[in-house]
Amino acid sequence: MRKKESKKEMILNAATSLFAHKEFHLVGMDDVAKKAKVAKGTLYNYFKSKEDLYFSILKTRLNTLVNSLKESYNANENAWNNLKRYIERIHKFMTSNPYFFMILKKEEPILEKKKKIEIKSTIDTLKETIHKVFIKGVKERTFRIETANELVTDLVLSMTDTVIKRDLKYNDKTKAVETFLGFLSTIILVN
Amino acid sequence: MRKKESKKEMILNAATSLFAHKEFHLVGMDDVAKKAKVAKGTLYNYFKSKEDLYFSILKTRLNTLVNSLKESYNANENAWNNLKRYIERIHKFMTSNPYFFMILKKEEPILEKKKKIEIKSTIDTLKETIHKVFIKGVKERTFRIETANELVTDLVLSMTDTVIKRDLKYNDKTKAVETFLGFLSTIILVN
Amino acid sequence: MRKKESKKEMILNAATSLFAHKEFHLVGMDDVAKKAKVAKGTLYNYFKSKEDLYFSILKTRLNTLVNSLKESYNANENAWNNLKRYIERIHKFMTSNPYFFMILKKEEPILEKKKKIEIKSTIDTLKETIHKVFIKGVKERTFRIETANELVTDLVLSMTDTVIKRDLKYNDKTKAVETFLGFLSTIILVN
Amino acid sequence: MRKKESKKEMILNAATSLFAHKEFHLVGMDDVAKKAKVAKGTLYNYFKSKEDLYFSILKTRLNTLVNSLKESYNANENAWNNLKRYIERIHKFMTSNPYFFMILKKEEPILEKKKKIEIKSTIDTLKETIHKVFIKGVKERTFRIETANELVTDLVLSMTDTVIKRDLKYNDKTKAVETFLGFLSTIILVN
DNA sequence: GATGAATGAGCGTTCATTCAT
DNA sequence: GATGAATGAACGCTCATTCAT
Repeated sequence: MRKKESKKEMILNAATSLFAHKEFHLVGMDDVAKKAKVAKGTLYNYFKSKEDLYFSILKTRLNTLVNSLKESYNANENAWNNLKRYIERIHKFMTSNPYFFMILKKEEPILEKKKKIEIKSTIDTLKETIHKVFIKGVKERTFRIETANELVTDLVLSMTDTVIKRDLKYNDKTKAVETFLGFLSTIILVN
Repeated sequence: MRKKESKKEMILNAATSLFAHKEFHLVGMDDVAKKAKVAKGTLYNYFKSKEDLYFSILKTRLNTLVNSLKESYNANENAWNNLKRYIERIHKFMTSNPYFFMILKKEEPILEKKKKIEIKSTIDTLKETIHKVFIKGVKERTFRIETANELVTDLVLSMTDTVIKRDLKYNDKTKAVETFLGFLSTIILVN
Repeated sequence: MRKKESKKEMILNAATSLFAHKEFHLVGMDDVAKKAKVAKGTLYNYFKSKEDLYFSILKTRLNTLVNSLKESYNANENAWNNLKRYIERIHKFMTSNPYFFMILKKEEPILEKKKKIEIKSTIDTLKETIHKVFIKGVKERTFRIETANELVTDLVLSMTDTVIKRDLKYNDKTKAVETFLGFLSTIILVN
Repeated sequence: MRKKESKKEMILNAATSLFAHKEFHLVGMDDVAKKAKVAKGTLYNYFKSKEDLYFSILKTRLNTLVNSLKESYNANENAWNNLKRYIERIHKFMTSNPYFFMILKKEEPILEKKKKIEIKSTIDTLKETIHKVFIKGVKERTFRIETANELVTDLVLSMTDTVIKRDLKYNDKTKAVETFLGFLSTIILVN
């Protein structure tokens, strides 16, 4: 049944792969239509603007990530192992979507306010999911007490992002994340 | 005498403020000319392209930052105080140039290769400057030994960036940086 | 049914008439669009650049001319009558396309090398077509033997061009060509 | 005394050499100023526009040519030798000014009407000068009677032009003009 | 007279969006 | 729903001309 992909899915898949490798402004609707094997006008039957298309992808991808994290949670494991798995998944996600986190830091009017709020709420869920593991770790007395702070969640996300960018720059796909996890453990875990 | 700003400075100031708030593609040369109170053609007397203008700003601003850090260095102080002052200055710089660090993470060909290399070398100087303080701290035996690692320099920069973005989002100009410095001290300093 | 001209034809007709009266640099794409009653963007759906538009016209028109000559050839007639008819057609063509022969003499890089080669090959066909009549005339022993020379073909073309320019200058549409044909007969035919 | 060239002469010399190798639209006033080692504004002290500069050169150069022809005239020689020398000089002139004759055929509004009339009068002098040699040749009974016609003068000029263009195209600086003179003698001279 | 920084109308081209079929 | 030809505002950039010094 996977054969019969809906037009909408074809567009989303095409656009996702394009936006993943190029900036918003460098992806043309022509490119999307071509890659999706669909007429340009068809794009506008499903998405009311380029921005809307972009936004939908962002939302979809982030939800996928959040679900992937939630799904990987294991109550019987210790917090550090959970966190490690989270970071690995986030790392993998960021590697194939290097532009998605960038947009979130912007004050740019690329996205309408209403849409931004939707995205923001998904991000909040993402952060809460991570945050809970920190809480769990502190309760376990394996994480430092200062880490049960939203700021730390943000910092972990941005550090992960930095690690990805280094990976991409140096074509060093594996070492940095391990080094990072090592460093992270000295930061987070009680000695 | 500050009244008599050179045309080039007027353009740089106008463009800096525009690029600081909007992406490269969303800033038009018309906007720059208008803001600089200069004819469009004049822009091209000083900068050979939009990219060149952007690049010049990036370079100038980064040099300013690097010089500011170097100038604030005090050999008689301990490493942590030096680092704190660095971070404060970087924080201040990032606050008024929120987009400048973003571009550096992109793989996008907005900048020509040669220009990118120039920028990269300035960034490298910036990182070395910070890195030296970590070395100093490790020598002093006040910084953890693991911190004498380039990755840590990168992480500190990106964490600082994240803190700025939070500040901007929550209009909470002072607390985050203090909290951050507190957290940073638990990460970096030997207990 | 001539009412329903295709967009491409509308553009070609508009551009032809503009390029026929003004130099390449003095014809704007705005002018073409306006005259063709088409949006400027539409021009670029059919021609990838101004140069391409210009080139297409040149090619099309020259092919029309060459076909017109070939079609007018009559193996049963003597060479001089064939040549006269050729010159009349060339004359007519040049009258309505006074700028097209000018471009061919330029060394200017208005046209890309590859495109120039295409045009040149059409011109070569044109010259060969004329040249053959000279060969035929020499075989018939009605043309002087020296005329079976490529240079003469060129000279005849340029003389025809000169005649057109005089016609246009003096608004004397018929006499010059007749006088010219008379003179040409004394040049070409054996006495 | 040749050392102290006037500013005006410097400009004229620079512009002449530039217009000789490139089309009107492809020569910039910047280029002229640079080549003349003069500030751009200075150009406008001597010539009220780019067109005026171009026009002045055209006039000057044509006068030089006409004077050169007149000066080379020798009443004691036969017409054919005079004509040959004329053509050699015209050929040489055209070779170093390949664009100057092109402009004369145009209906282009590059030149104002008044200016065009001035140029035209110089051209008329040029043609008369040549025409007189044809008259002389006919009187001598060495030239065909039909050649004492203004059209023939025009044709000779355009043929010469064609020969230059071939020379330039094939880098065959000497043969074409000799072949041409040979052919011309069969056209013009009584058998 | 000489300068060259400043000008701004105009250029060729792009591309998100529309709409008749 | 699906199409893709048509649109036109907007873009980065050029260059003949002006004018304060």
